[in-house]
Amino acid sequence: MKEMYPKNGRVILHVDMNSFYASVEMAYDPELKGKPLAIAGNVEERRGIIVTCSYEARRFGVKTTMPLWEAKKLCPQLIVKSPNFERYRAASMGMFEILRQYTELVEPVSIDEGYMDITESYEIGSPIEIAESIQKRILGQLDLPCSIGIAPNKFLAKMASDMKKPMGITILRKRDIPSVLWPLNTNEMHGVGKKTAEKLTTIGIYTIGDLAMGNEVQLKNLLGINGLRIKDRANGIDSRAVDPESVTDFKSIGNSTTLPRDISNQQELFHVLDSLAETVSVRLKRKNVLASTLGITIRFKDRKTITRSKKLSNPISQKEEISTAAKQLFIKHWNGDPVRLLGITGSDLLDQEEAYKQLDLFSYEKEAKKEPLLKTISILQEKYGKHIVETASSQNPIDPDHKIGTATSFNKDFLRSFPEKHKEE
DNA sequence: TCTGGGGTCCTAGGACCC
DNA sequence: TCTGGGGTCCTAGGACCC
Repeated sequence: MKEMYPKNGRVILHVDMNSFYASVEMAYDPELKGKPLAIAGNVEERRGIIVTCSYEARRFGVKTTMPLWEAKKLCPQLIVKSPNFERYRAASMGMFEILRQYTELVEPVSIDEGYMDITESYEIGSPIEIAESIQKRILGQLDLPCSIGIAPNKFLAKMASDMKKPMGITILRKRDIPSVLWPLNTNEMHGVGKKTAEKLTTIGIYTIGDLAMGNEVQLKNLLGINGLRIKDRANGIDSRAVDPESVTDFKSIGNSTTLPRDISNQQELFHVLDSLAETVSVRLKRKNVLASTLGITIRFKDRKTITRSKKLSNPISQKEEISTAAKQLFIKHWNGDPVRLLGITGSDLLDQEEAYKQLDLFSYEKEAKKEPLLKTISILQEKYGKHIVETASSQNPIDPDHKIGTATSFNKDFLRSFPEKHKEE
């Protein structure tokens, strides 16, 4: 008998892979199964930390973000591996492919977790049958364990998937909230970290139940709109939709690195910026986007971290452009102190195709009418410099038939992206 | 022996404009 | 005499998550 699924409510799943990187390594090399395994960044360096570890390692007290040396002290036989992101990406794609066989409404939130809206999938089976089927397929086909939460919204599904690990399936209904959620401390809530939990204690809120009944004026004063949002969540209220599109619009792309030692030599630091710029450029190009804002991160010896950014007049993605902009920011803001970490981030990303269309042709036309030609050329150079292959003046026209060409000659791809009517002008 | 690297979202102040 | 209020953009920092 098929159950009909609530006419008035949604059914959301949160699928969360268990100790993902470690599990992928074990699937890849079954010899590792049953052994304490940790994936750590910077394995060769002293600054390595644990990124993920197997349940066997956790039994020794090894935890995520723990410095590597400390983990080894707790568990001398710990097997340590460097992360292999290609491997994890491949496993991740396999997992999401499986999820999409149940519904198109799959929203990846990170490499190892995602939400599904199965409200309309009742013909496939009940929510619990669907969850069991997903879990079995991911284990059977990819040899990877996961936990799944089933609930009427994202927040509850997320909290639920966290309750049984590994290989758990947990249903969290609205009516279970007072007995299951409310006794927990606020910092166990997704979205409430150490700082927020500390602030909450100043107004006498310790548990999720306290928060659910918290005074809204106090919460608003203490935490801004986030105060009201977490109160809603504590009451099981969360109307966010599962949005499969959200993966495609990234807001920023960056690369940072902790240096093997603290460095104060500018040449060396510039060299690091060059290689960061290279990575950022490659990633921007791979996603076909241009950055309109470029930022750098500098972390000093004492871990004090500053960010400095600059909105650019021309969106960029070339390594040289990124490197130049980053070095300018660095020179302008670096006080000479030894540097521990450097990062470059491109943000305000524009789709490469869109970017051209969004260039403000209108303003160019207005300027062109009231400004002398030479001025126009300099405006064009400033605005569209990277797309211009040749420039000329009225004394030295390249292409007298083209009004735009009188001033400049654009590269062909750029011209093609103009709307039809502008081409003819 | 001291704490990675990838992100998102929110806040707040100043500049600037109307 | 002495200066409003709203909106947007830009920048910096902080909290949080995986």
